[in-house]
Amino acid sequence: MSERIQAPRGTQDVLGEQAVARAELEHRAHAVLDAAGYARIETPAFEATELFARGVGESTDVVQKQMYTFSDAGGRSLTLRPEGTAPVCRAYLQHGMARLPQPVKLWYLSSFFRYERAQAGRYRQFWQVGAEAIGSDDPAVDAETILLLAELLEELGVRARLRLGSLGTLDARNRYRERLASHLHAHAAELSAEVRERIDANPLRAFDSDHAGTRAVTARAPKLLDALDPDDVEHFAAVRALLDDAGLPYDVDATLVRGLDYYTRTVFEFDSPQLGAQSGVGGGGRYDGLIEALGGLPTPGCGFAAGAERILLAGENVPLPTATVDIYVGYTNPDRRRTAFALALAARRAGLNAQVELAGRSLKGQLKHADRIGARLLALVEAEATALKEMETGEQVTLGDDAVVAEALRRR
RNA sequence: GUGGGCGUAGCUCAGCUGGUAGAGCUCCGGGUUGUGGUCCCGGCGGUCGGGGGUUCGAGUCCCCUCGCUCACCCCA
Repeated sequence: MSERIQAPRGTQDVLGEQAVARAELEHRAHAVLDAAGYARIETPAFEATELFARGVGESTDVVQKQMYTFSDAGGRSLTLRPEGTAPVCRAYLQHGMARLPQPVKLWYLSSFFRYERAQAGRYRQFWQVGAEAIGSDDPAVDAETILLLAELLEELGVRARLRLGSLGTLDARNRYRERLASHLHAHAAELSAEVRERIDANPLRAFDSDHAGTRAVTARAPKLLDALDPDDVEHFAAVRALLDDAGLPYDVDATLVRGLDYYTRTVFEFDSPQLGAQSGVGGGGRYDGLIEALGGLPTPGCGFAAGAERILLAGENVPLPTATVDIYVGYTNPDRRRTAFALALAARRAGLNAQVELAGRSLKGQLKHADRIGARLLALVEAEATALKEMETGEQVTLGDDAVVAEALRRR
């Protein structure tokens, strides 16, 4: 048993009901995002390692210890994408999308990879549905991306709480960081080891800690929301006003910190209590410095990403489409197989969902199988003619082989 | 990387204080030489995660190891 090869840790086969649920998720994401004018984009599963090192941030856990990085035969350092925003921004630059009407609105449903221990709702290969609007710093962009994610979650039966914050511009944040760092240094002894080591590299992460001592220190720390520049305050107020108008409730959370370095101004996260330890279903924010960090002209951007597995875990009461089998074609004698096979092909060409006996089953076995898969009609090819049977009622008629498809269509 | 729980047929599991493998479900066949959903019978299917040790004998005890899972860290 142990010699049998299994899917790698943290990965999974998607089949059966799970596959149907995912197809439904993609279907609804399409509907919601197409309606707002977002265009689908697919980027490569791997990118130059440099893209994530520069885009996501050297001090982040994602870059420091969670990347699947390898060298290809040409000696290039490549990395399986751990997130979607940096690749989309790379594509924006590479294809000169600055020349298109701004903002450029893109969405994706793709798999991502992070090397970490799997647990409920967290995997090494996971799927995210995400959207990015690049090229405008208008607060309407922030509000729209938040509302689109809210609508998508609603569509998929996820009840989630929205937390909202603002990190300010890079300048304001940098000034605040120094004040926060000195506060943390002053109480270093009470902090957890991880937070203490990162006081200078990324002090804001202290707000994310569950460590009791750390929480006590951060509770007394200066708040970033109180340190924003007037422009940022105004921007944040405009975003909130649009959300208020739309009737979307939220909690302003001064300590909301996201794990990636590129965020500026608006940040948000949707949490679901149905998820267990990993309560975040999705989130996002504004990243006005990212395009520039990747070598482009200063260009604002804003987007969200939500975990597909977490949505499916937290979602409820979403009706899933059931597969229908209009007709099952069997036969009473193996020498009728060719006729049965041709009949099934003809039925499909006529637009019916048709299946044909593929396993050489006994007659009883075929009836049983047709019943199990939920076939509405059974065509039984006999020596001289074909019997067409309504599975539910048992009603049966005998027809010439070439009349079966027409009769099946009539009864659909 | 750290800690807890768990690893017996494809799936869900039973196997008491060690005696040398079972059930249900699924799948296939049969039950008046050609008609399903219930029922009955039968069949396919297991190196008891792997290795080592103790023992006359281990799925049951000990050690190591691998895997799954939940949680920490962190994140979607």
